[in-house]
Amino acid sequence: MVTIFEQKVYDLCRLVPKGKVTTYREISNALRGRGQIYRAVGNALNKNPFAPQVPCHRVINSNGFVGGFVYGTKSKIALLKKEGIEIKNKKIDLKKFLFRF
DNA sequence: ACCATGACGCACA
DNA sequence: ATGTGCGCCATGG
Repeated sequence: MVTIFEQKVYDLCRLVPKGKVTTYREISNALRGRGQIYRAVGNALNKNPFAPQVPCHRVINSNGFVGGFVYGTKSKIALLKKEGIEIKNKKIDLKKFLFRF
């Protein structure tokens, strides 16, 4: 089941350009303008009915850690690296690759 | 309608 | 700076 909320989340994920990443915090912030729904955001992505279709791998934690991934954190990191994102010790430089809406 | 869970974030010690 | 605990929203059973 795809709720409006999830749809919004997926849409935002799609907006993230290649080579950039976003955080749950940013998404939640861009979504409602507040920031307290990152839990729900993570949930929506976790369900991810569009798996590889939606570039949900570009969504990371606000602290810069990749976080989790259905196909495994490794795959997520690999994908991000493919996009030209530098990853250090499972972490990403938000300062450089963080995309803001 | 209620309880429990989750790919998180932040405050506090 | 590091570690622990609590809280938030939405969804599923």
